[in-house]
Amino acid sequence: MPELPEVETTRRGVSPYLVGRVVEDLQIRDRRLRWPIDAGLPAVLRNARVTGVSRRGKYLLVEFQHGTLLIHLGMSGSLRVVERGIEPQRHDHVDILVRDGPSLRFNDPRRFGSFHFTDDPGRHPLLAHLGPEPLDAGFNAPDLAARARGRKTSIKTFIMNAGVVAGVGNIYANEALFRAGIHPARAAGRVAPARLEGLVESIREVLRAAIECGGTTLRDFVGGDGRPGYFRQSLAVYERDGDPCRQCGTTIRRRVLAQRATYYCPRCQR
DNA sequence: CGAACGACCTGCAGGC
DNA sequence: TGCCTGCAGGTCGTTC
Repeated sequence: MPELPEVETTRRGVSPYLVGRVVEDLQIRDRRLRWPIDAGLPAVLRNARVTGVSRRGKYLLVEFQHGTLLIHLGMSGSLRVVERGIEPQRHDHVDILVRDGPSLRFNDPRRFGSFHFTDDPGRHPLLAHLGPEPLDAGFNAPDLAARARGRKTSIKTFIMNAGVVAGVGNIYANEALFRAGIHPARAAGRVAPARLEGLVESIREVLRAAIECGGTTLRDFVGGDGRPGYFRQSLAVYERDGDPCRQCGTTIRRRVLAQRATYYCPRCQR
């Protein structure tokens, strides 16, 4: 469900309920996520004050003075603000109980999400090898070109590789390639430098626009405030196979690349 | 090193 | 109505 814009929307939604507050307890109803939640985690967080909430790629970082809680939402996870005493529903696996305030509730039907605590997030194995943040200056065409050189993998698979750039998932990879006019199956090493420049800009644009809309709600995504995202209506190609391209009218196609659904306009994208 | 692919898990839509 | 198949926003680990 969540790519960078959805995680960022979640971050913005939950921040006001966490920053400066004290975690009273962590209630774990089901620890069987992608990796089992460490049984010692509640004790580590109890009575700790949140100093900030940030994001790295698709990871949410809840910062404390003694370390950082890394939360990943996987494919179907969400973190929402709920008043104390609201009965947990199906798949509500974790509650972060906050002193004198509403709780944060983690729901994840597919259980691909994760919770980790680390005192050195920069060196944590899940974060250490992430590529640059797409909205930061560290993400740029020259570096991207250097990494793409000689790579035979498709440009789409390439930009979905978190080690290349962090946080670009299936929806926004498709959308950015459409904006950049690049065929998703083109070998990464065969995209001209000038077009990589355009791709960097397209990725930035599409992510920024999606964040402004509060993310994309496909099935059930809602931000921390419980509101859906409205970027869906702006999607140019994602899940639009069979429909006319908004730019040229050609029928949008779907194919599979690296086991992921891929959508493109065969005329606008080369 | 890169590339391909299976694995993890649940819910839902669509076909019969 | 029920059963079966395929598909879904991610990404790690294994194998070649």
